[in-house]
Amino acid sequence: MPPDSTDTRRRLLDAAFEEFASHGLAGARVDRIAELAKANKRLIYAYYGNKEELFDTVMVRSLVVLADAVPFAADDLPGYAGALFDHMVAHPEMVRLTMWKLLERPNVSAAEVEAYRPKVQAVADSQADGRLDPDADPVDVMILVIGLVAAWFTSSPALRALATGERSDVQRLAEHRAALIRAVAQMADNRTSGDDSVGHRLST
Amino acid sequence: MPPDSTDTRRRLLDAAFEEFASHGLAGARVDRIAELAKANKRLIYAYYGNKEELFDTVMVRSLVVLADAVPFAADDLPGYAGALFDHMVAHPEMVRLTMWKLLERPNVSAAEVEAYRPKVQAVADSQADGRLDPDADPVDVMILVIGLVAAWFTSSPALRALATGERSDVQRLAEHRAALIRAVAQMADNRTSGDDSVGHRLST
DNA sequence: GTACCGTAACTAACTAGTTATTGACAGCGT
DNA sequence: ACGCTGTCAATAACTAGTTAGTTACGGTAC
Repeated sequence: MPPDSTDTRRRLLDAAFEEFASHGLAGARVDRIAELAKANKRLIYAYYGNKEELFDTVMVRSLVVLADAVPFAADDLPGYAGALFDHMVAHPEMVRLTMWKLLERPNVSAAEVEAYRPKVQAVADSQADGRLDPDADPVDVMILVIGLVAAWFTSSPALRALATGERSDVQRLAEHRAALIRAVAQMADNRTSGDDSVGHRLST
Repeated sequence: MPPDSTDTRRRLLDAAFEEFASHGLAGARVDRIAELAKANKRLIYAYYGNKEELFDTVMVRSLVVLADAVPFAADDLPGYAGALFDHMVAHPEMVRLTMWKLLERPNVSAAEVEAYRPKVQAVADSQADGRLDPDADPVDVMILVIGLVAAWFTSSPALRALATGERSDVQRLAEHRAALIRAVAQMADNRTSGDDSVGHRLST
């Protein structure tokens, strides 16, 4: 059997994931990645080209893992929101990585667009079938739902620190999760949006 | 009168704001800041100590500007959301700066906590008066509203690229704004949340 | 069996260029 | 004489990427 490099490759990707999630693209150190992976720095360039390409590779893998772990459900956006939130809680590094990418590598890869397309289409179908509020562009629905799910992680620690009462972190998280799911339900359910009785100005 | 350095100080802050918003703390270059400010690099250290303290100073000023520009209104969360969204659209660098801070300097300053406290209290008051859905912790209400407002900016460019139809960027933005405000209204209005008829599981 | 060879996996040490930070010093108003 | 504003040039530490190898190992001719 010829020598096998797959394990070294995986170790490098794992280490890069940690390093990039912690420090971002500019802040990450190639030497630290190699050290953490217990591999030689040269191999990073042999297998992944350079630091940026390594980042892209890590990013793609992270999105694949996410897609496998949290199936999209346009018919049950609250359920989807809950599952996505749980995944984010379990993998906060993934959330950080996504934010780093948004700031440091805001390129639009065709693969990512195609990954979103069926989800947007599913939302559009649900709207057409009357299962979902049809007023908003399906893309906006997606953006807002994901924004709600991510709100906990994108919010200021200073704001989170103001939580009233004395609850454990798990209780706190569970309570936020419930509020989040309620918000998604109210937003998505077309029973609450069909009438225009909501007493707020909707523009300007 | 001794020579006045206030103008140089302001130029340095402005330049630092741009540089930090573009590249973050680790990616920012002190030389570029000095060059953009048309000031000597040494003055950064004379006036602001070092790179990190300069970042903190820029951050504080940015939050003050935001607080002055967008007054909080617990009674009219949809209106507040719209105003906050408009400010973010007008100042996307501020949004980026906030994200950088979250990733690179997630320290909780007492000043920031105190800035949030009256807002949270105002939400709690509105809940007590029955003007707002009292089910959720006021902190969660704040987190979710801000998360909704920021959703446009934190969403993946790949997802935004999928917008249906052919509209100009301003039309696109206005439509998202409307959907956002509708979402905040549905979430905040206690008329829609009092009954538990929403047909979704709310936990696990 | 074994000496040889090609190739894939891996390594140590280096280079060339940046980077934040500082030391030494000059002008100027009081 | 002194404090504030500002300049210039150094420096010590780092960093991405590279050069020039060595080691491990299966196949192959003999």
